[in-house]
Amino acid sequence: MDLASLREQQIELASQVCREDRFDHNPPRLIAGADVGFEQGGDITRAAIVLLTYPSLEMVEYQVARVATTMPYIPGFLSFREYPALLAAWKLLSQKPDLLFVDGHGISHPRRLGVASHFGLLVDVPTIGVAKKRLCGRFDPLSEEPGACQLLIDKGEPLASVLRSKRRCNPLFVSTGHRVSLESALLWVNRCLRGYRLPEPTRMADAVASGRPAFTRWQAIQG
DNA sequence: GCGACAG
DNA sequence: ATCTTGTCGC
Repeated sequence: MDLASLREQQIELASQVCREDRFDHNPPRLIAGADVGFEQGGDITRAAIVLLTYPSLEMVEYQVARVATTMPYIPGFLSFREYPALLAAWKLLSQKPDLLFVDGHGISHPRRLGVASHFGLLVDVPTIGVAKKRLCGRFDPLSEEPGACQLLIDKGEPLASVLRSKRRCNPLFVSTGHRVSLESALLWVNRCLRGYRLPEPTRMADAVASGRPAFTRWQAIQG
C-alpha cells in the first residue's frame, strides 16, 4: 500500500475521531495502558496492554501479543505499523477498559490521526495519546516545576498539552485520542501520575513489554 | 532546496 | 524503537 492512499485513509478516519468526552463510565473503573516494542531486529512487533483499576491503579491483568511486522517506521504513519499487534493484544483481554492510554500521539499529528486516535477509532473506546516527543506543532517554553503545562499548537489549532510530569524530565505530549476532550486528557493523565515521568498505565505497559523492574516486582508479589 | 521527523 | 557503559543528581 502506498503512502498516498494511506494518507487519504488517515484524512477520512480523522474526520470520524470524536474530540469530546464520551465515556461509558465516568470516572472510569478500569484504565488500560498500551505500548509496542520490537524483537529480532524489527521482524516481530510486540504489543502489551495492561489493565489497572481506578483510582487505586493496581494492575489486574496484562496481555502480550506478537505478530509479524508488516510496515517500516515512517514518521506520520506509525499507526499502520503498530495497530495489528495492538488489536491482537486487545482481543486477549478478559474485559475491556473504560479508558485507554496509548503510547504515541492522538490528534497532535499532521493529519490529526496519530496511533492513539486510529486505535481508539478501531476499537471504539475512549483513548488518550501520551507521547514522549513532538511530532508537529509548536509550544512556548515550560517552566521547571512539575505540573507546568503549555498548549501545543499546529496551524492555529490547539492539539495537545505539553506537560512537565516530573521535575528535571522532558515533558509529555498529552492529546485527545478518541472520545476524550483535550481538557479531560490532561486531567486523567495527571490523576494517573504517581511520581514518575509516565502515568501508571503507560509505565506498566512499558514495564510489561520490556520486562522491567516495575513488572518483575509485580510478578514476584503476585506469585 | 532544507530541516524536521511519534515509535 | 533497539543496543548498551558510564555517569550525574536526588
